[in-house]
Amino acid sequence: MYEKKIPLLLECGLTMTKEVLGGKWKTSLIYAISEGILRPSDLQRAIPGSTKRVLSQQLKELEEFHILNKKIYHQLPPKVEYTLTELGETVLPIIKMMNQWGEHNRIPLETMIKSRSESRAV
Amino acid sequence: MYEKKIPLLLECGLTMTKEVLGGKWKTSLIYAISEGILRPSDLQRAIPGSTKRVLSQQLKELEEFHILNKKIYHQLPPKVEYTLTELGETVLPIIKMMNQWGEHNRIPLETMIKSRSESRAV
DNA sequence: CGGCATCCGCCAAGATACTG
DNA sequence: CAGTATCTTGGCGGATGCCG
Repeated sequence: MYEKKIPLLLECGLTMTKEVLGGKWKTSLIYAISEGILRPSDLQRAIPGSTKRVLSQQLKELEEFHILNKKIYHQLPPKVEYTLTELGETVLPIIKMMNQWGEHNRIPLETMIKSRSESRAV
Repeated sequence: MYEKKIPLLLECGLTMTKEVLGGKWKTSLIYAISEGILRPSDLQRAIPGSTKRVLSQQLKELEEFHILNKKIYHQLPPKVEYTLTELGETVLPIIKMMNQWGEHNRIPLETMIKSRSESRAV
């Protein structure tokens, strides 16, 4: 057994996870769906600042990653519901942790983010 | 107390965390530093595909968020070491989870990512 | 309502080169 | 070795409109 001097190649797992959760609203979508908001239109309402197109697109991507199931009700008006797959359930802990961490450090973080954007504004 | 009908406003925590871990290499940087790779040049070697400029910039941002401490040795050639702050230690669990999740699901994910990029190539 | 096509602006990140 | 300035680029996401 050699001692790894530098390589580490930590990339693998981290990079793939970021690939899956990378989009702007992906984590919010997963979280919202886990909370029972299943329909695209409701999701858009629940995620202020998001647009239909991007949400739709990211839902599609999450479906391709088998994070989400898509159930189509063939009726008029059409109705669609997304639910977490088993794989999707396994990412939830990560997202909840991210949310908790953000909540928990809200005050200091807000201040830092604010001062950063101000200094950039100059 | 009103029942929230739709809002949820889950944004807060999640959004801030993504703000902090958002850059392309931020999570890798934090992870590598937690593993004892502290110097910029070593970090760049440890993270294949990264460039000096972006790494440097993201280290700076993480420092501004008080995720990292920067220690400068005034000598020639110059030497700099980054270490995790207490706040930085608290994000580590998230990153480790992301890494583990990615590792654990490597096989299926790789296949999906591959097929996705192929279909896009058309 | 849900999905997709199109067009476009912007910004994060690549490439390169220079200072201390 | 570490950091920054400059220029360029690619692709993500915003806006809008149409169709089933």
